[in-house]
Amino acid sequence: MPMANPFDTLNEPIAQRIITGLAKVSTALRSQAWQGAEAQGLTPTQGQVLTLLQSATGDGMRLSAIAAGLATSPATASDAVSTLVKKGLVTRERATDDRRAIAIRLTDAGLAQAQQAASWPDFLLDAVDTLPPDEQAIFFKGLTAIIRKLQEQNNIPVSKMCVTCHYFAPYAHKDGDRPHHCNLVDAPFGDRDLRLDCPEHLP
Amino acid sequence: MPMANPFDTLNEPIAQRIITGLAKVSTALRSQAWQGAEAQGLTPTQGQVLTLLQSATGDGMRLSAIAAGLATSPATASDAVSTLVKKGLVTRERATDDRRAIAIRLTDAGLAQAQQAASWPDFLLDAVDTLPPDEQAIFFKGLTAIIRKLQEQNNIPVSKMCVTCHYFAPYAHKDGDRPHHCNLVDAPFGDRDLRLDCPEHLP
DNA sequence: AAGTATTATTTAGGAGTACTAATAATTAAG
DNA sequence: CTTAATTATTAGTACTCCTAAATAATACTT
Repeated sequence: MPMANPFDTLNEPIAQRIITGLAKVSTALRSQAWQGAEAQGLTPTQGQVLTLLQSATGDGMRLSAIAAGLATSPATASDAVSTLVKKGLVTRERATDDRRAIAIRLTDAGLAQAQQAASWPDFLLDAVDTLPPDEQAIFFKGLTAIIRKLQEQNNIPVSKMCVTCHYFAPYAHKDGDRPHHCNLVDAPFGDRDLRLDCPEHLP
Repeated sequence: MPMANPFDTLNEPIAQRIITGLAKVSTALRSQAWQGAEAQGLTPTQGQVLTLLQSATGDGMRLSAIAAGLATSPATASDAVSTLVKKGLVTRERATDDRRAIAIRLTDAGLAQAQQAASWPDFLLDAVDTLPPDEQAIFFKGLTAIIRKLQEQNNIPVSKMCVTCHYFAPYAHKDGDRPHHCNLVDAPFGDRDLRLDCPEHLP
């Protein structure tokens, strides 16, 4: 029997410390978003709206979809869109198919700002790249599992992840490296290839 | 040579997808903080201040320390403290040693609220516990490395981590499981025992 | 010791976030 | 075809967040 580890009793459980760590990263993301935002004459929220609109189709995006993506109330999202319209970065038109709804689209100026805003979190790149590739892969796999669970618990807006996709066949192959299969592109792939935001996603 | 992996070209680099994932977790943390906060008649920022004060000594905490912990400007921190004073959760007194400074302390009511606020992120526990222990350990190790790098880059307030501690002797032992040594408690420990907030920390 | 920095905090001013609740306009359902 | 549900906006309130300027106390310099 191994010697008792004094840290087992001294320390919080590892899950608790992981949460502390994630909260710290979250603080960093928020404060860096402010820095990027102010440089562009925006706010973090406005930047998030623009980023979200980047992945919208030509039909534009509903207000409710934006509110869900931001995890805020529709009222807050509506405010942010109003500000962006005033700034000329976004247009707001009645939707053709449902005339209660609106279609929100990026203008050309908005697209340019959106591309910049999407790179606000890139300050994390250097930090993430301090991890060796195999640890990155495990880290990403863990992150994917956490996000999936959060979606199940309704703590986070649902996103277009492989693991919830119609085309996703988990562990369809014996290959340890690429056990999963995507029936859309008809190819095997591994945990490190999982997507969190696939445009082709079908629930 | 292995067959080309179509996902290598289709997908963003894994570091980029890790960042996307961390941003999603951050969104969840923010929105859950609102839920917890409103239930207590607070805001997320106020809750963060209370949480921070929990770990302060009897001397209380400086405003500048709170601002640093929140990664906001002193003005914002001062606002939040004022609100908390009005709510009777916090006291603000002149510091005895430096009379420019103030000593901010929790009241009894404040301590009770602080304990609740500290558990706002606990909705993540179930999600983190979906990972097997060994993956949690690697995940935590990666998180620690990322946070350390962010502190070096000044993207995040410095915290009392083992890896920056005077008492920390990394890889002092041959034991693969517990290679590090803490000279304060004079005991070997491993990556899974690393702390992000040690009260005994000495830079 | 006096005068000039520097540091710690507060206030003022302004834009924006965030909530709930109430309202208007459509669409869906019985 | 009328009631119910959905989509978005507005009103009202509290607070966040910034910069810049003001106040006060300590530290450094000559």
